[in-house]
Amino acid sequence: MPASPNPLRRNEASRRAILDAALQLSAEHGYGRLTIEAVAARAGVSKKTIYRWWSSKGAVVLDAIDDMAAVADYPDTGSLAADLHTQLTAVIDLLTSPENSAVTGLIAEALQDRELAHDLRERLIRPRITTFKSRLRKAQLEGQLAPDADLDVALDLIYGPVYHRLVFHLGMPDPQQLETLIDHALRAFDPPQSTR
Amino acid sequence: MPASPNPLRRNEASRRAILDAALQLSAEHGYGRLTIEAVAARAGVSKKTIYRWWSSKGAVVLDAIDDMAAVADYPDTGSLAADLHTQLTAVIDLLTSPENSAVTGLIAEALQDRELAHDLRERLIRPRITTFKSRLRKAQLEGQLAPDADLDVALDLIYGPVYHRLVFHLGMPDPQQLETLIDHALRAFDPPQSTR
Amino acid sequence: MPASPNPLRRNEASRRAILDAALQLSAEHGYGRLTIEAVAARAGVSKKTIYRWWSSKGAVVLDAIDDMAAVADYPDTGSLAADLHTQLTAVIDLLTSPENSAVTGLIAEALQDRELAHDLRERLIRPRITTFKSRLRKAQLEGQLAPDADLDVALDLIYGPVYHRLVFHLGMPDPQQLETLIDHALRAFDPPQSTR
Amino acid sequence: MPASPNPLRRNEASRRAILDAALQLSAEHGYGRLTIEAVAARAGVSKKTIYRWWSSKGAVVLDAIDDMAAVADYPDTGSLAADLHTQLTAVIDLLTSPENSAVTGLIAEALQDRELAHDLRERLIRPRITTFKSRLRKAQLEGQLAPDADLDVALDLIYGPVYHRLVFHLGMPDPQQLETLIDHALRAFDPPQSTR
DNA sequence: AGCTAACCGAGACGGTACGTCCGGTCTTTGT
DNA sequence: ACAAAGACCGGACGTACCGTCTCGGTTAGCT
Repeated sequence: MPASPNPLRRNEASRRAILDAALQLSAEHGYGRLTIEAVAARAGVSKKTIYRWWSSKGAVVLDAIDDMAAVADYPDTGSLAADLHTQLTAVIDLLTSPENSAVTGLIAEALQDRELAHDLRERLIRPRITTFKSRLRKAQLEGQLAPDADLDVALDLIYGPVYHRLVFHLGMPDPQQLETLIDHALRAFDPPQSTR
Repeated sequence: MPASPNPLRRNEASRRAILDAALQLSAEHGYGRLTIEAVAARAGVSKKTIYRWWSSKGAVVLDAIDDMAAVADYPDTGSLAADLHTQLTAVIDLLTSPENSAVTGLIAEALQDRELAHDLRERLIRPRITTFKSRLRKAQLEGQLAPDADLDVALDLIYGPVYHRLVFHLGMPDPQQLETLIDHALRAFDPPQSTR
Repeated sequence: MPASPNPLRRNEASRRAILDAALQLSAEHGYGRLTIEAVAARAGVSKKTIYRWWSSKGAVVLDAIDDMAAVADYPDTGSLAADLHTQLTAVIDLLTSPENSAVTGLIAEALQDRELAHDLRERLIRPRITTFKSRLRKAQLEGQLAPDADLDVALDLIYGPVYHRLVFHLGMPDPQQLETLIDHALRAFDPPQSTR
Repeated sequence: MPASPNPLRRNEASRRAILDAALQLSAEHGYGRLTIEAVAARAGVSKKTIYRWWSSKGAVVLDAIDDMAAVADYPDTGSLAADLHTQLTAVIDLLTSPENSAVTGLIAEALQDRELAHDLRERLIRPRITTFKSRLRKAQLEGQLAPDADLDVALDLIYGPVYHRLVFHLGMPDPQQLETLIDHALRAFDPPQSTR
């Protein structure tokens, strides 16, 4: 998220050192205790250099995460439920492991910073929503999901629970509970049986 | 979340002034810009007095919100879907209105602070989950929900979407979308029609 | 040169530590390399505490010097010329010794800072001019100086040379030269002999 | 004060632009607020170019002043006292006018920088001392000054007062006071009348 | 006339210190 | 006796300049 200076003259070594330092320090002491000061020191870089290219510590961490975590293809073993289970497990691990406090830290910060929120959504989340929907569309073609299922609703029902639990610290579902959740979420797209 | 001093000798007027100031300032400048310093000044209170009774700005704001928002009974008009719609709309308003930035601020802070997270869950959230489940149980008795429906799953499916959208700034559902969501969530508890 | 806070509540230990640190550091590294940052560190004091009571590093050093160097009586052995020699030698030592770089540093800074210049004049210089003039007045009573001699002119002629040499780094007079200078300066007040 | 690069290939336009910018900015904002950064920007020149040819901001300003103020002949109307008055008035104007803050700034900086002090003395001051002494020697030949008068002492007595007053901000002499000062200074070289 | 070394503009960089803000603790003072 | 008022240490903030360092692009003077 560069601001104004000439990106062509940017020092790639400094950029890498900054992003690496940000992730390391976040893992070591937690996102909350991360400071620009410490990142600069660890990276052997002037604070000015950080402020030249990023507008806040959140922006640095977002870049660092984005840089690290290339968008992976959605798992596809043929079984939609199994693939959702696999992928949700990965997400839960990411949100839960202490060394990835950067991710929840970023989520927390974005809740209070519109600009950061925008970048978080567009750069990290949107692409992953896209691959998720592609996987669902394939499932529709294969008859594992109703052809008229609203994929946005599916997104809400399948991923919503994880973030609801995250936000209120209700504990993440164990594999068994996760299977139950997925099962219910998918059943929501079965044709209605009766009026309610 | 008092710490140690004798609560009997506590000055109620100061307590009220502090909680009021915290909410006012949060509404005026946003939770992120809220400082203990400013609360003390606005409340006409020494910083010491704040630190005597609370451990962090999050704790103050939690108290303030708790104090303000008594646990309301879950709406009950007889129609489960309609009541869910009503209550979810209230939640969305709360999470969305700028003057209630204290709530999302608290959520954000709790993501990074285990102790605050614990208090947030136990004091604000748990009681509301309880009333929600009571309402569902009544619906089961009335036949609006399968008697064997797992109420924890219902909680996840019904409230999850809101927080998923909050966390990634995906936009809150409009009333129409909300109705669709509730409809799908409830359908997840219909008896299965076929093997999947 | 306090700004606004309540001087009654001032911490004397901090004040002393700051002034001592300023003089020490000035002697060690030179006034030019003196920083508020280093003074705070050496004094074990928050930078805020320094800025609370002083407006600039010059103001701190002025206080430190003022605190250290009480106004001494002008030497008085009965011989005006000898006493001037004694006192001028002391001034030259002060302006010359490396460990007193604080004094010339202050002079330099005052050349660029009107407020500091004002304080330097009123607090350090003016009182010493007063004692100097008193000594001259005594010499007048004793017949060592013409009774109608203009004491401001005498001040200029006697002290001027030192500062002229200081400012342009022309080298301070050795004791012999100093005697010659004083002799000439005093002779300027002899009654005129002839028209010029 | 060139350092090492080949002076033959030097860009005269850049040199002029830098010196002009230095004087302009010094006049506009004061020597103290002058920065190499700003000079480079105003002159449309790279900072590197400045550092290539000068060692400090003081060196730049010294060059600028030297460039501007060619050494003028000492005034010579036949009356020594009148000529001294004329020339001292010019010096006082130079040291007093706000737009010439560069001069006092340079003096201030030289008080803290031996190398700059050396250059200031040798390039600006020494030549002017030389012309001053020449004027005095002529006065000696004409019988306006004792033939055995020590010209260094005369320099001290005549110019000293101005710098004493500059350094301690005692106010410059008005024309009347200046005449008195010169009169006394010259009288110091009259033959002694009596033992003192 | 062409080559090449240098100077040049631009400006990113590692640093140092700035002056400010706020967190939490401790002290003084008035009521 | 209690708090209010607020001074205090500490530490991070974001900024300003420092002086150094590439970059390409002129430009000058020697082949």
